[in-house]
Amino acid sequence: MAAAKLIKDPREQQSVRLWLELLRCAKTQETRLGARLRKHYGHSLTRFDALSQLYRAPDMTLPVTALATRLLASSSGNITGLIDRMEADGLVVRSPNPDDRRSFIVRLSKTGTTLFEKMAIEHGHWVRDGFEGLSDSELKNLQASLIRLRKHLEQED
Amino acid sequence: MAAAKLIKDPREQQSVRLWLELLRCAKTQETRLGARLRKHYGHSLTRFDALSQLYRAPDMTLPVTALATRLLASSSGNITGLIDRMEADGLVVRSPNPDDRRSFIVRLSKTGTTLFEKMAIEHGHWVRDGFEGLSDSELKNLQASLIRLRKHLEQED
DNA sequence: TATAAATACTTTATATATAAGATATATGTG
DNA sequence: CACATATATCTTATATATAAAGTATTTATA
Repeated sequence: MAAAKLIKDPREQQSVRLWLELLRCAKTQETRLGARLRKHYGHSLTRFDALSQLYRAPDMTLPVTALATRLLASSSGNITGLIDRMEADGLVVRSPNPDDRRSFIVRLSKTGTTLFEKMAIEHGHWVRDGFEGLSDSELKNLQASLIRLRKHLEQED
Repeated sequence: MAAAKLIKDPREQQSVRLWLELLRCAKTQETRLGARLRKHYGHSLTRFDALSQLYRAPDMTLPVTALATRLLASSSGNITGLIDRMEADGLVVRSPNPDDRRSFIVRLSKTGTTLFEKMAIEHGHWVRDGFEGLSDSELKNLQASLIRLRKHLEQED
């Protein structure tokens, strides 16, 4: 016999169902994009995320902490190791910050920049394909709801 | 000087913005729920997910492979280790499948069941709180769009 | 200036994710 | 039955996530 429902309140049930749906969408898309990046370029979504944050930063440089807090696809866990490996692959360069001797600055290398530009264009196609089932206006409505959701989530805690 | 936009097509730009928003929402909520589960119960979201999948399964049992494919919060990476640690903590029991000697069946223990029931109720409150900013009808619209999105994503590849 | 507190990064340990391959068993076909 | 192939799980290696503690430096304040 299956277990009885633990949650009685309809609003709460609806919220949980929505959350699971949101999570499923995000995971599916993440897996899909991650697999393609790995297959086509041999790099993880985490690295693509890091390259992306650096690319849009002024002078393509960020202090380690700033990079860590901006990472989306990944979390900032073991940022040191991530940068170590990316540096070993020639994607980024780490140098001391002359203004603050506690701090290190990470810069996108020429190699990293060229690689990211190629990856980003194809990544854009893949993302667009993923949303193909939705109309332009549905995309906008969806985004508007998600923005409100995120703002509420962020103002919590 | 900041880099020029790599993506020109408006639909594609919109898609990428939406995807980043979706990812941000999912990550924020995941981090929030994971931190609370860890703080209140000392278990990860991955474990909660596994307990949840087992709880809703017939007889609260699943073959290892079936459990692995149903995991949402996590992926099936190192499912063996996950089950090992949960078994060591007394949450689940692993026993051979009499119908197939290649197969092992994972069952929620009494301890695991009791724990999950407590966790699930509180988890429901937390999830509901996260969506507090949205109206009932907005919840429904959002879910409808996400279901269509997921179906499109899943039918791809 | 002296010192407490905060900050930036690293280190360590453990948990989890991903991929490749090993082993045992099951299944389908001849 | 013999064999090829598929399946279920485990093992190993590496990448990434999370948490706690350590070191060097900066900042705030007495």
